[in-house]
Amino acid sequence: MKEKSRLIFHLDVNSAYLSWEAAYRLQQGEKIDLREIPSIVGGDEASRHGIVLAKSIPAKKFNIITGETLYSARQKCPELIIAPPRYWLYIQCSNALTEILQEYTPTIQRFSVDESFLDFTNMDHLYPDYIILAEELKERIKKELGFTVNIGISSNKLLAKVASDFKKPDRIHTLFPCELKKKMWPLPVEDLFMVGRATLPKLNKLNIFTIGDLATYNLDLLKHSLKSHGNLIWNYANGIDSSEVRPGKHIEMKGVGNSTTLPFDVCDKKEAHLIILSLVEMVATRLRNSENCCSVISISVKSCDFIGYSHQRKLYSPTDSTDKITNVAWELFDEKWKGEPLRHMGIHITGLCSNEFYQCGLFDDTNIEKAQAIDKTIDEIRSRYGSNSILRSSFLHSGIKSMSGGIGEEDYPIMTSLL
DNA sequence: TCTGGGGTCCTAGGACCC
DNA sequence: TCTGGGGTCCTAGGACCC
Repeated sequence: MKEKSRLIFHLDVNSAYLSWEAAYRLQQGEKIDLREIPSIVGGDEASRHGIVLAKSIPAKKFNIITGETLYSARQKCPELIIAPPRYWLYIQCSNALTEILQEYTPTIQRFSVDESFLDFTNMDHLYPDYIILAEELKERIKKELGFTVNIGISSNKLLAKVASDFKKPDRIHTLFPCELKKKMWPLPVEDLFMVGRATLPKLNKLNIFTIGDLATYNLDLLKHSLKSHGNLIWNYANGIDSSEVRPGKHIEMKGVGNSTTLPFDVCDKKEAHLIILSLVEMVATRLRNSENCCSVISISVKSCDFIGYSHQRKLYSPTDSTDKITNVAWELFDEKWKGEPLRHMGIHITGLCSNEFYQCGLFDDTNIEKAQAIDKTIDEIRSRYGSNSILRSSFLHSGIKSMSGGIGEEDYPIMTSLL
C-alpha cells in the first residue's frame, strides 16, 4: 500500500519575545518599533539573569546571539536598546496566535511558545492551494496581532521546520523532498535540526561540513561514531521523518522541574532549605494540576564557580505531597552539599503516574488524606487570589519568594503547563 | 556588570537477579 | 578454584531543543 503524502506547515514567530514586546509598545502609544533598531529582550543583571533572550534583526547584524551576556552584547553594540522580559504578555500572544490557527485545523502541535506544527493532510477540499492558505494565515496574524511569522511547508515536520528557518522575516517557504538537494543539502550541517555544538566538531572530524555531506555519508560508519544519534541526523539530512503532528492533549508529560539562579550566593543550609521549599511549592502545584504523582525526586545545584551536580532518589510509593517531596529534596541536598556557595538550585520530578488511585482513597491513611486536603486547599486559594496570597510562615521576613520558578516575577494566578 | 529556565531523550556504569 | 552472560533497574551526566 502506498503511503499517503502529508501536508505539514511549521509556523515560527519571527524573533518572538522581541516582536511581541515591540507590538505591545506600539499599541501602548510608543513611537519607536523595536524591530527596526538594534534591540534585545534581556534579563535583569542585578539579580544575575543578565542574558540575551531575543534580538531584533538589526541587533543580529552586530553578531549578537541569544544566550550571551548583556555585557558582551553591549560591547558589540553600545547603542543597543534592552527591554526587560514580560512573560505574561508572551503567553497571551502565544495563546492568541493558537486561537487563530485553530480556526484552520484541529491538528495543531504547539512545539514551543512561538512554534507550531499544523497538519493539513486531506484538506484540499477546504484549502485547494496551500500557498494561498499560508498567505492568508500569515497576513491575518500580521493584521490582527501585529507580528510576523515564517511558514515552512512540506510533507513532514522536519522539512517544514527546516523550511521555516530559511530567509526571515515574514516569509513562506516550501521544502518538499524533490527540493532537498537544491535547497537543503548546500546548507552548513549545523543548520540541521538536532546538530548542536557537541555534534558539529565530531561531524567536521569526519569531513562532514554540509547537510549534503551528512546525507551521503556511510550510515554504518556514522552510527559507529555517533550511535543512535548518528542514525537520527542521517535520516534528517535525507529528509526522512515520519513523526505525527500530535495535538497537545495527546502528549503525556514526562517530568516537571523548576530551577532558579539566586540573586546572591547561598552559603547557609537553612536558607538553602527555604529555597528548595519554594521550588517544591511550584513543582508540586504543577504536578497536582496535571493530576499526576511522581516517583523520582531530583535536586540539582550549581556553585558560584559554575560547577554543578545532581542527586536523585526513587520513592517506594508515588506522591504529590508538597511536604513529602520537600523532605526528600532536603535529604538529597544534605547528602551531597559540602558547603560551597551556591548560585543556582533546581528541583525535578519524574517517574510520573496518574494520581487516580490516590484520589479514590485506596490507601486509607488519614495522614496522607489530611496532607492532600491541605495541598488542595492551598492550590485553590492560590489559583484564585495569586501565588502570594498564602505562604508558609518560614518565608516571612526571609527575603525569599514563597514560590519560585515557572513564570516567576509577577504575582498573578498560576499558569498551568504551557503546552 | 559576566554566563536563564523549561523540557525530552540517550548512554554508561554499577547493583542485582537468574 | 578462577572468573559466564543476559536481563532489568537505578543513578549521574550529557546531548539536544525552544
